[in-house]
This record gives sequence, structure tokens and C-alpha cells, in this order.
Amino acid sequence: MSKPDVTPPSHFIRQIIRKDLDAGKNSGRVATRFPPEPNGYLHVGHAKSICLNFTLAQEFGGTCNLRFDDTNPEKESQEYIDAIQRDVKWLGFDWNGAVRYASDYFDALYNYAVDLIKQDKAYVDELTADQIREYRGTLKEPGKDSPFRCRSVEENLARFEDMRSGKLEEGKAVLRVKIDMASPNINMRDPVIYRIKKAHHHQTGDKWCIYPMYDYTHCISDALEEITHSICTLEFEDHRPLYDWVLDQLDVPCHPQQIEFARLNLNYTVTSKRKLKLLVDEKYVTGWDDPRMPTIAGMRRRGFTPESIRTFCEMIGVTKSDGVVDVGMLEFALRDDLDKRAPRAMCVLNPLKVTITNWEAGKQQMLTIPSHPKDESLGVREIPFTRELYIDQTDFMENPPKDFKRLVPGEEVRLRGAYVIRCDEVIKDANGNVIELKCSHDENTLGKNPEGRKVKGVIHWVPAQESVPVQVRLYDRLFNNESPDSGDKNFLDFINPNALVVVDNARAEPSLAKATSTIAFQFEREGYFVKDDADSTGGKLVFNRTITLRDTWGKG
RNA sequence: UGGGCCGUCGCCAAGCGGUAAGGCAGCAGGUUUUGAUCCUGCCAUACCUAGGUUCGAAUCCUAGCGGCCCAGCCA
Repeated sequence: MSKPDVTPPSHFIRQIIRKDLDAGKNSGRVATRFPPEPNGYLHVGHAKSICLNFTLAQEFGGTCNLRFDDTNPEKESQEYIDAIQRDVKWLGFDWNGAVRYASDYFDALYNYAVDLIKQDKAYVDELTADQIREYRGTLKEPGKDSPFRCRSVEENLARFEDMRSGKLEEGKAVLRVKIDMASPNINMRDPVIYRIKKAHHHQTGDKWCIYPMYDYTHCISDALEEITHSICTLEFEDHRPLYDWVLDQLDVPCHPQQIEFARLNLNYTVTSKRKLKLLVDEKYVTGWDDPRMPTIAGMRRRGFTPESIRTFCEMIGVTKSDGVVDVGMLEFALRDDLDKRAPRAMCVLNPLKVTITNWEAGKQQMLTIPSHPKDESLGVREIPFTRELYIDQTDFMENPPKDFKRLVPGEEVRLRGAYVIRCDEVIKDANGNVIELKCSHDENTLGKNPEGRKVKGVIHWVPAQESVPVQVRLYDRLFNNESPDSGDKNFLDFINPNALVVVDNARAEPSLAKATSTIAFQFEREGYFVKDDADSTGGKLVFNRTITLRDTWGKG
């Protein structure tokens, strides 16, 4: 059995934690959190963060919270909250205690804001959004103070109350923290920490019409949950001084350490919630769980196993250098896992009728075939061998290329798990299309090789009558460009029109009629497939191709 | 001289002053009733560049070069 040789990864975050533990920080406690905003479904990129946070906690005997960063009710919904929890669980992780919400802390956050105002470290600004932007300055020029910056504590308290009570309209005022309008770090130029949004919140209802901003909310939420290591992606590096500043002004239980790592970039893939949402909203795909989507839900429906995703996350490592991982690595982890666990079965995608002329009509021989070539614990399945069979059209050629190892006129081929047959006659229709093959079998080749000759190929087959009709959906990469998302390209231009090819007339071996979506099968010589529960209705059987088998034919 | 971060094989990534791990991909063989799996071998005199320190540098210093991120009342 193969096992991708994942050297015990000793990435920099692990090292930081180990060092902290050795130094006796946080009294030996390790607490992380995964903090998604419920404004979309989780994707592979999130998987990296989930695996990181949860395994770190596991490894050091700590805890990992699941916290919804729900400070922008206009973009969030319960649907996303439910989907995210489902996906985290499916990946195999259990969060510490109850699900948390930043909105659980809205009261505390509000009181801390009042505290900042009282310390004269926050003020209500009534500049317009445009003015605030102008006053902020540019990357190279310092900003300038708002005329509202020097209001008295009393006036600020009163105006903040006006914001809170709904007296002020949206956009009329914001609460800003008083730091330094000339800071070279734009995030420190008096960032806004509260804005007015007269929106219904999925958790707090209509209790609030002011909502705290990320920078202000996140650090305090972390502190209230007594997180020790607050792991986030690189783009928040510039925000760390603000994270620290806020906590330094307030009387909070602790001061977590923010650590940034490079988010996952995958070639041939788009990992941006905004763009994935667009694919869903504009119906380029059937939904967030479309098997072409790089969402956890899509991958699950496609047939990925949680283990393969976790292994992949281990393989790619954790660093601060922001590179692009080859999607081939994900595919490797997938195949490697599926090869070990997938029961084998046969399914003919493009049926071509074969009649075994020296097999008695009506005679059935039940063949017992192992479900896995190396793992007996997966058991066996039975397939009747009959006079009429189907093989795949691509496994027969009249004028084959040099290295063709399948069936050709006058030659032999092994039917997997059954007999060696010889093609004696090719039947064609009026247009010259091959519609049937008359073959003869060698009865001395069941479970043993013929004497005195080598049979070069093995092909798969199903009995004509006893096989079950199935629809098979052949999935491929959603984008046909390595970086659909880079530069000024429009990722929609690179949607692969062949990312889904539906095969309606496939025939599967009888045992597949009892398949469930919880286990993926290997359709021998074709790839890994999983039953699509959502669309297998009313007796119709639908299988999704998770991934093809590695195919090196013609490469060497 | 706006700030922050990053630069080790085609890709990911160890390395933390003692003389370049590993994985993916690729190549060459072997086994095989899946052109799969599995097994074997090959694959960076070289660590962005140039100087310097040192007996010794991918690791330390200096100066360059290249890439990514930041001007939401998004997260």
C-alpha cells in the first residue's frame, strides 16, 4: 500500500507554538479557532486553514473553536452557516464546545467601544464615505485629521448613542479609533470600527443597527475566547499592528498572537468566494455543490474523501511564501486514497455488443471476482457471464496503432475476471459503423493463462441483459487555463466546456445497483466514480466520475 | 527611501553556520488478468544577484534585483 511520504512537517507555526510552550507562555495552553464569515461555501483554500487550526490544537492537546465572523449581516445567511458546519464535520473535525459567533460579543464589543471613547481613543466621524477616503491620504502621502477628530468625550458618547439608537441614517456617521493619520500603515490611519447598517441580522435580529468592523471585532473575539494563536492569511499582516493596538487599549482576558501564513493557490482553479458565488448565481454551475466546484460540498459530491483532502493539506505545507500549488498534487492525494479503499467494479461507458458464438444461448455462469486486487477484506462480487456481452467501443479497433493492447479482428484479449476471447467477425451497419462483434471464448482460460501463447491485453465488460443502465457524468477541470484568475484575465473566459460530459447509455455490472454515495468505486480501467444521491431518483442511477485513473499510455 | 511580506529543482517544501531532506511532475526499467497499483533507479557542485564576515555561508552582514499585499462605512 502506498502512503505519500509526508515527512513529519515541521512548519514555522508549529515551531512558534513549541517555542511558546517551552517558554511557558499561556500556561501551556494552545487554543486556535477557525473563523469563517458565513457569506459563501467553504472551498479547498479553507480546507488548508481548517486542517491547520484543528490539527495544531489536536497535536498540542489544545482546543479549536468554530466561530462565525458575522459582522456584515447584508452578505451573510443561515444557509451558509449550516453548510459550513456540515463541511467542517465532514472533513473530520470537531470544534470545541458550542459554535461561536462574533455576534455573541456584540454587547461586549459595544461596551469596549464606549470604553475607547471614554479614554478619548475613539470618535464619531460625520464625514461622508468619500471624504473619509480623501482624508485618508494615499499609499505615499499621509492622511489628514478629520474635523470631527477633536470632539469631546461627551459629544462622542452622545453621537455614538445616536448611532446605536437608530437616530442617524446609514452613512451619516461612523465610529473611528484615534491612532495616527500620518502612519505609513494605512490601517492605522484612524480605522473605522463601527458603521450604521439598518439591517436584520441572522443571529441578533433587529437588536442592532450598528455593526462592528472586522479589525475591531476579530481581535476582541479572539481575546474573549482566550485564543492563544490566531492564525490567518498573509493579507492580514498589515493589520496586525491594529490587532495589537486595540487589545492594548482594552481590559481583555488575554492578548492572542496573530500569525500569518500563505493562503492556498491552486492552478486551474478559482478560490475566491466572490467568484465562486458568481459561478453559482449566474448559473455557470448547478450550485455550490456542483461536482465541478472547488468547494468542500462540490468535492464531496464529486467523490473526494475527507482523508484525501487532509493528506493534500499536509503535503503542501505551511509557509509564508505565496506560491501556486499544482492541482496534480490534489489529484495524486485523491487517487492514492481511492486506490486503497475503492471496491472495483466494471462499467461500460460506450457499449459495443459482443456475442460469444461458442457459448450456449441462455447459459449463465456466475463469476466471483474480488473487489480489490490487494485487499481481500473488501470482499467479492458476482457477475454472470452470458452469450451476449458489452465491451467498450474504444476497446476495439479494426486498424489499431502499433501498441494497441485491446481487441482487434482475429486476435485475442482477456475479459477481466473471465475468459480470453477471440474476435472472429465484425458486423457493421449500412454506414460502416461497427455494431457487433462475433467472438469465441477459450474455455480453458478462466483463472489461468492460455498455454503456449501470450494474451497482450485485458478489457472490461458487462453481461448484456443482466447489466444495469446508468448515467455517468464525466467531470474534468472547471477551467482550462492554468491561472484563470490572474492579471486582467476574466476567469469566465476559461471555463472548460468539457468539464462535464454526460454519458447516458452506460451499462454497469449488476452489483452497482446497490451502490450508495458513501463509497467511491473504481470502474476498472476508467477511473473512480461515486453515486450521485441528489440525482439518482426514481430508479435512475447516476454516477459521478471523481477522477480518471492515471494514464501513461503513449507517454513513454 | 510609503509600509508590510516573500525569493532553495518545472511545482510544493525541509534546512536555523559544518558542506542541499522529502513529496508532486518527469525520465528509464521490473512485476501485473486494471495501459491502474506496486517496486527499482535517475532527476539542484547548487540555494534571486553581487560583494563581505568566517577554517567553513542557503543559513550572518551590506547593497541591489524580482514577486505578492495594503488607500471598503468587506472579511
